[in-house]
Amino acid sequence: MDTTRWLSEGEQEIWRSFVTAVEGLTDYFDRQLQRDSAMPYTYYEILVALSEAPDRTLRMSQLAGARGSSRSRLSHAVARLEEVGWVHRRTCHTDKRGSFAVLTDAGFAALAAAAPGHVTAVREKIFDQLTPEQVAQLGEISRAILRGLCGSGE
Amino acid sequence: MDTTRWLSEGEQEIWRSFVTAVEGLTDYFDRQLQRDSAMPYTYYEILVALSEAPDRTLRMSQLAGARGSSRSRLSHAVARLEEVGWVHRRTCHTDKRGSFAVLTDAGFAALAAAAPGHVTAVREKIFDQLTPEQVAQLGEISRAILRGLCGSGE
DNA sequence: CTCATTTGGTTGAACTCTCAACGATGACAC
DNA sequence: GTGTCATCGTTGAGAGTTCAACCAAATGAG
Repeated sequence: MDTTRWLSEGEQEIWRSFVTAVEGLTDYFDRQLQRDSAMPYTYYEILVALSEAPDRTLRMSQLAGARGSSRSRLSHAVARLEEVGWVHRRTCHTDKRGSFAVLTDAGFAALAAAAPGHVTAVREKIFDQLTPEQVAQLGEISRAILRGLCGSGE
Repeated sequence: MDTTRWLSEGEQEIWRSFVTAVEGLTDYFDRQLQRDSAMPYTYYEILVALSEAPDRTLRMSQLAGARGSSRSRLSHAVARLEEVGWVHRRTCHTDKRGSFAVLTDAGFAALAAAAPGHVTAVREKIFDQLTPEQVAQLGEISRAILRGLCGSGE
């Protein structure tokens, strides 16, 4: 028997709007960064996380955990960022399994160059489109969803 | 000179919450579908679009356009779906450049099998987490963002 | 009719992500 | 110390996306 709680017409429409908006936004931001700064959004996030860390340095696991990224993904990404010279690895001496990712000066410069364009895109496509009340609502909604995600699955 | 309109503390926090929530949601839905129904979310969307079309048939370009997907992506995706037997191509006789994508019975069955799990995930992770007012707000916010995306870039 | 342009769709290479398997180190019990 | 187990991170293969290049059919101008 079917116990699925299907979506109502109205819920479906809201859901479709939400999905389309999110896909449009991520596409837009990803293309903007790739075009203007030759980096995908996920790499931008890694650089940001490192830039905010003490000594611009983080353990791989902290970097992965902080961004909800898998270890594997991060390992590949850092390998790539190391090739480009934006990050380099340093081994951890207190725990020889671990390694650190360190943001290089070139990496910091690349991030500084990319930030204005990205922030402008975010402001134009999100904050400029919403009333102050809607911005606050979006914050509340996001936090509520995050609570739901942390709780059970994921 | 720097004319970038940077984000305030509060805006940054809202923005980070939103990004984290969206990444968490898409990860969750994608994994759920992949695990339980062996298809990524984007393929699910293609099957849904076809299932709602007359004769379960759409031109490739309509399918791409309707879902904001690139022609190339769709072409690869349909090739994959054809391998699995969920979709097949039919050439268009009035315009010999074009081709149709048709949802097969197997494809419809796969979609029917996948839908309950996906809808349940959506309900649990979104609608169950929000008050009715927040759901309505999310709809308004999504529509506002969509207007902003269609207008200028993208 | 002919040639240039546009449109519909495909292809291949490069890139990123995921998953499962692995090597290596640390932690802990006995 | 030794064996077991958990943790840190890497690796390789498979899959999906993107971009640029491409072919073929339609369109439109002269």
